[in-house]
Amino acid sequence: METIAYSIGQLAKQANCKVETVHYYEKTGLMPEPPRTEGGHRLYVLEDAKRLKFIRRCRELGFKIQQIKELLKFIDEPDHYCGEVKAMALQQADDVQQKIDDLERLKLALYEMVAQCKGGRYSINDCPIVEALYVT
Amino acid sequence: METIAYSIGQLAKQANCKVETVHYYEKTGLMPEPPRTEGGHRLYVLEDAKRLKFIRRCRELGFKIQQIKELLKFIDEPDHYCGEVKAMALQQADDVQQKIDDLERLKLALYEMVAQCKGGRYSINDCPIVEALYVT
DNA sequence: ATAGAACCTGTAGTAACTACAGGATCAAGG
DNA sequence: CCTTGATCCTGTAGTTACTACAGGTTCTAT
Repeated sequence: METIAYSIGQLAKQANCKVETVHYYEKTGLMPEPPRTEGGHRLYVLEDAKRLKFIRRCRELGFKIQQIKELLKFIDEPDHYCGEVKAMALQQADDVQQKIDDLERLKLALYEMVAQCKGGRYSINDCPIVEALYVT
Repeated sequence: METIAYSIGQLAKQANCKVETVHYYEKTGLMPEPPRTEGGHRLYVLEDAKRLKFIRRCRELGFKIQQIKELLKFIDEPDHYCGEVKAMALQQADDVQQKIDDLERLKLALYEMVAQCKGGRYSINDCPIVEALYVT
């Protein structure tokens, strides 16, 4: 039975990213160096498409390249366990929660400033927002 | 009456940033090119300290350098009005809200995956997290 | 006078791509 | 078979907002 080959463009389209991104993932070791055609074009297989999509999904979930490398190591090497993956996902979730908390505080500060401000054609000198930030 | 002069180091310390950051702000036009000593060291005044702190506070609030440039224009030029500042702050608050919403979705996805996962010493092949992400 | 802190300029590195430039190869239609 | 346009190749530079040197000069305090 034959294995179906994909061009880098097809791979990228499937994973919803640019060809250059795949190049980049290859350079940084996330994606393998695939075999080439006579002319030097990269030839991928279905497994590579899976891998690229995995990388992209993880990126969407906010994982950094380094973390994804670790996750891929779990997948590539057989001697790892589910618990390790779970721990990383939990850590990631906590990081996200932290970011949310920070942004909530930020939002509050902004809305408070906005609420203080009458807006309109008052001079900048009387603007409470400027006053709140532009001080000694 | 004499004007008190500050070194770049004193300025940076006041604004809780690095000397190099002030250099960077000068290069990018956020901070002015101040007069120098005979030997070439920068000499700042209180107004500059205010400006630097303003920039840093805005950065903490998530404003981008470009946005801060616009805000500083409001301060530097007299023919602007409070309403413009308010509008930018509101826009910023909305952007923050958007980011929060995105992160909340992200968090949910992560926690859902984690909840599915028994963890522990089960093989990676049965890990629901990997299964959720590493698919065709 | 001198030691050591602080300052100077300029370059390169960070993260995760994106955007070319300039050229080669591939697939489809005539 | 040949051509044309799409796709691909490598390599370099740009993006954001800094940070980290290197190698040298100046300032400040004793």
